[in-house]
Amino acid sequence: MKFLELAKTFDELEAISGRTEITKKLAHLLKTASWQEAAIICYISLGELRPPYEGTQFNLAEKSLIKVVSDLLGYTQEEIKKELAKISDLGQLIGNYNWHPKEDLSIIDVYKELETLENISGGKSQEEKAAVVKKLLKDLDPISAKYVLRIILGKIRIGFSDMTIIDALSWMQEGDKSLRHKLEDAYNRCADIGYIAKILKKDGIEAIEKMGCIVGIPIRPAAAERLPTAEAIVEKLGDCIAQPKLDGFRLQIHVDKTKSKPMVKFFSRNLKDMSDMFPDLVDAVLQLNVETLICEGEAVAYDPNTGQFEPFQITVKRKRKHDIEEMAVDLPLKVFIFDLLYLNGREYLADTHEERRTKLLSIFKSVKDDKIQAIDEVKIKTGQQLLDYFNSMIGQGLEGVVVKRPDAIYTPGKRNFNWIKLKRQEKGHLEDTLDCVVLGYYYGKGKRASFGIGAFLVGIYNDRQDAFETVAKIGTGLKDQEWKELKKKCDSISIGKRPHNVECSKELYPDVWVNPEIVCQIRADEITRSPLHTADKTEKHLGLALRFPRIMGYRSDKSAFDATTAKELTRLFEDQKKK
DNA sequence: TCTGTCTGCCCC
DNA sequence: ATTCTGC
DNA sequence: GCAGAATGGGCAGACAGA
Repeated sequence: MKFLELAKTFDELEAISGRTEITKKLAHLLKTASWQEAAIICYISLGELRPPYEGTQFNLAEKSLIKVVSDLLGYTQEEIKKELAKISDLGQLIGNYNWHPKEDLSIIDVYKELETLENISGGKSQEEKAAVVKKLLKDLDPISAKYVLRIILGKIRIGFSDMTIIDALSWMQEGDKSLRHKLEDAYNRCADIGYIAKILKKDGIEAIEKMGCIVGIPIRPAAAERLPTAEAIVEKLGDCIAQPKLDGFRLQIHVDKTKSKPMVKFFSRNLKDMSDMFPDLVDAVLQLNVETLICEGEAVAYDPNTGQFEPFQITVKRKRKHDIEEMAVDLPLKVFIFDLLYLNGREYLADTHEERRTKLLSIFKSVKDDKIQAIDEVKIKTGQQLLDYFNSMIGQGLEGVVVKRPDAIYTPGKRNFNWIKLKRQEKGHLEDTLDCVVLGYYYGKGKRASFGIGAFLVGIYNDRQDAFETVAKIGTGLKDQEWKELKKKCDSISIGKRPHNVECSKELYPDVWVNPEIVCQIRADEITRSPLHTADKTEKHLGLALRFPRIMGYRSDKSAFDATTAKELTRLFEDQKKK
């Protein structure tokens, strides 16, 4: 199959909004393809070359590709950037130009070329990569070039993703969605969509039905919903159980002790292989009384002197490729196991939480090493009980609690109310927001590009410096219409350059500066020390920033100088440290 | 060797 | 991570 | 409610260039 045929189909798909219509068209494409081609189509539709746990990394993205595109089209980088501000992305941009393609490349040709691109590394590699991309784009026609660029950027953004591919595979085979559940079950157990497509095309649905969990291949993780209060959660679940929510990273742990050399693998929430990053956990995992095992837990770093859990900013330093052994000494990890998915050749996905919990505890009986332990769990009957438990967890410096339905099975790949998280806000109450001042805005991508705004910069007033200092960028919380309105408002008070009384790192300079006068309510989960933001920044310490910031509304009754002050923000930060 | 910039289906 | 939107 | 697509702070890694 020619790459152009694929690109043309993508172009058609991009224009369709109806899910069923997209699915049918995709099904037709997959039917036409060979099984090798179908697998490749699955991967590149997701902006990947392989399943997530094998990884795809070009180390080349927008900034570098702007150079390639400007070079190719014979414009300056400034001219390209100017046009980029108006339209959605580089792919779209290049697709609007015209040239005569030199080659008529197949899907497999392009795939091989992308693999080549991935494998270039070392000194001068950026130059080499640029040359390879330029040649590839030149050889291709504009429509194909558009999608090749989007693949390298990691997102093709044509309104479908993995679950639509699963649907399309059903349509491809049966002409309806009757195989959806079987295919989804297989995909949830083996997160390699290209492999699913290949097996279905080669061996049929019978082979798909036989697929189960494989130790060493990640299962798509279940996720928790969020509710604002303890009461709402108990109302929703009735009698339930609660576990501490630790602020580290989620690990899916795979163990196979039946091999001559025991295997231990760790996968991230996004199914990345992190197996080499935690050599200090391997021995602890091998103490578990199992032959084969897949379980899930949360890993958190702690201070070896005090035993205190470290904040996420510290824990995340353990996600690294170099100096692993040294960091394991300075920042030891503990991992708290909260679920069991597979044990000694048997799946536990369809067992209830209670049954999985019992089985999980049984494998911890003889484990001495507290580097790995089963997470605590308490029974909850009332909202008050849950609130008390939540408060005691917050008191211990944890992120909150996760509440679970005791009779629920494990639903891989799904976010639902079987699990509900209750998290600490910056002070613990819903009404808790900061009043911040809009300092400027940024152009957006995709749909936001058509609004002319994708995010905005906010700050607070520091009376000691008589200046506005930045505390967050906001990219979520407004409706489409509200984004348009904010842009209009900003344009009416825009100014050509940074006002003298705004302190801002260069990396955060907005595309359009505005006079500091719009006051908005910002909610966040936490205040952190920031290497970039300037709020409360002094020679002695870093500034402050907001974790997970979002806008809740405006404070038109307030002037910019009446907004939250640096002093107040510092106070909130200090209070938060005290619990 | 040091520093700044860009990148990451990154982690959250 | 949070949030919004079309289906 | 699902699936998808917008967007956040901040870390280490990979290079380029001084």
